[in-house]
Amino acid sequence: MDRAYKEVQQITLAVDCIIFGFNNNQLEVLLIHRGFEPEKERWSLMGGFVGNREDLDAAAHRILHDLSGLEDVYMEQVRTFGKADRDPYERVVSTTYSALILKERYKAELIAQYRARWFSIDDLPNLIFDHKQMIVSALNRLRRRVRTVPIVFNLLPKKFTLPQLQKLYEGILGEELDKRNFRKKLNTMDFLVKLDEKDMSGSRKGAYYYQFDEKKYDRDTNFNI
Amino acid sequence: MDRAYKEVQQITLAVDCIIFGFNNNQLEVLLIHRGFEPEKERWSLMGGFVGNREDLDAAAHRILHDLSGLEDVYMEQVRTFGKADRDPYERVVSTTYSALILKERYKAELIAQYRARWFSIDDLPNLIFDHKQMIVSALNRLRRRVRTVPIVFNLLPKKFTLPQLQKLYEGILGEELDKRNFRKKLNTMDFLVKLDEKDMSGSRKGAYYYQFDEKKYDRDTNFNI
DNA sequence: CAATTAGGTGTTAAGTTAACACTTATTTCT
DNA sequence: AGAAATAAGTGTTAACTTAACACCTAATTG
Repeated sequence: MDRAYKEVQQITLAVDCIIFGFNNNQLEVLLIHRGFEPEKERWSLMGGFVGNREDLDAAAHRILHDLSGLEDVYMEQVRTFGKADRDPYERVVSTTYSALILKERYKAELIAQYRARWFSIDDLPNLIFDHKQMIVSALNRLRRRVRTVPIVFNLLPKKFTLPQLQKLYEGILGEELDKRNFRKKLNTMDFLVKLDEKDMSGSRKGAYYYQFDEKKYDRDTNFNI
Repeated sequence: MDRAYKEVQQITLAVDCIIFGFNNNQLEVLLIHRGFEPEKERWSLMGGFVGNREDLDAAAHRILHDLSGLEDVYMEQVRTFGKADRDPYERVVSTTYSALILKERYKAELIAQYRARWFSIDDLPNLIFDHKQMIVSALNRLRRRVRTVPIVFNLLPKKFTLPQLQKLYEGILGEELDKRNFRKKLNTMDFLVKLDEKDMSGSRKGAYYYQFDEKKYDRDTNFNI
């Protein structure tokens, strides 16, 4: 590799993924259990190193794919953690990415392989390094973003019900919402399409399925919860 | 340097600073003219490389200090640019920081030394690499932040007038604000303290000076413009 | 057929934002 | 000395948004 800035020190660059999922009406993150040293028996985010010729975003997608089997996942960069001593074993600067996935799509066999587990965001285990802070900053970002950008639909199946959607918002925001006000607001958004079909699993009455119509959204990108 | 993750490739890590200032009732950024190859005669952000044992935030402050003479400057990390080919001369990943400085404190001799110049944000010159995008993302972040956090006072002298403050907000947000509504809102914020003294330079009548009282703000951190 | 359960539906008061025009203090000009 | 000029300073109202609140409905179970 030829180098233009020859005298400059180089640094190990990592990506850590905060993988959010919605399960049991709760917002959860997927963590992996370290069965190896260093920091054996503790939990960590899914992470990996950035290749020298690899786009940073591409590294995030590669790492998520290797560890989850998922492609085409919605991801956003959150921020970069660069304290010199954040990893006590070596200087590593890490850029975090937040990923929104559908739990059902996550390959179960990988859970076993990586000793992964879903944790509710308000019941996190002991995490290595600054991974707790990383989750907190990703969650804060998510809380801001879901109010103005329709990204929550990445956490739901194509067809979902309004009670589901409300529970999801409540899980993300960490507060209860008024059912009537919530539905009133969503009703003004034309890109939320009501289907003729009902989900009968959650109640006797059944709840109508809805779908997010991306094309309709692109025509009128107003979104505000 | 001992390395725990031995097989991993390392990457040159840089910091680029988007230095905002408020001059002539306009929001401006400070750029440096490259009098050397590569990319001679083009403009760029102030940047530098991150040392192997240096905190990322510390690197940003060091670079700003070296090039501006300023310490204790308000800075925030914006985001990390990591396209493999963003710098055509070598793979460099760059984390951007946005700095809010008071133009009067910037040492004039450094302007000459680095061939630096202030540019209005809506009249930027041709910039190297992805520096234009960096400015855009820093500006977008600034526009969001100034509405909920009292950071604009870093761009003004200790004593400032309300007409000045309004012009500053208008410069940042890129839109005109209603004078009466603006002042009504600020009047509800107790941490903005009116002094008995007037600035007579801008008008015949003179405008009262105000000060931002950090202690009062800390007691009641409501802020919303 | 009564009881149970979660889904679904509107109205009003309170608060916030947006729109708008005149008076005042001081300097400069004649 | 007084008139003209200039930017600073000041309140009210309508429009809109948000928050609070309770009952009926559809389907299943016993």
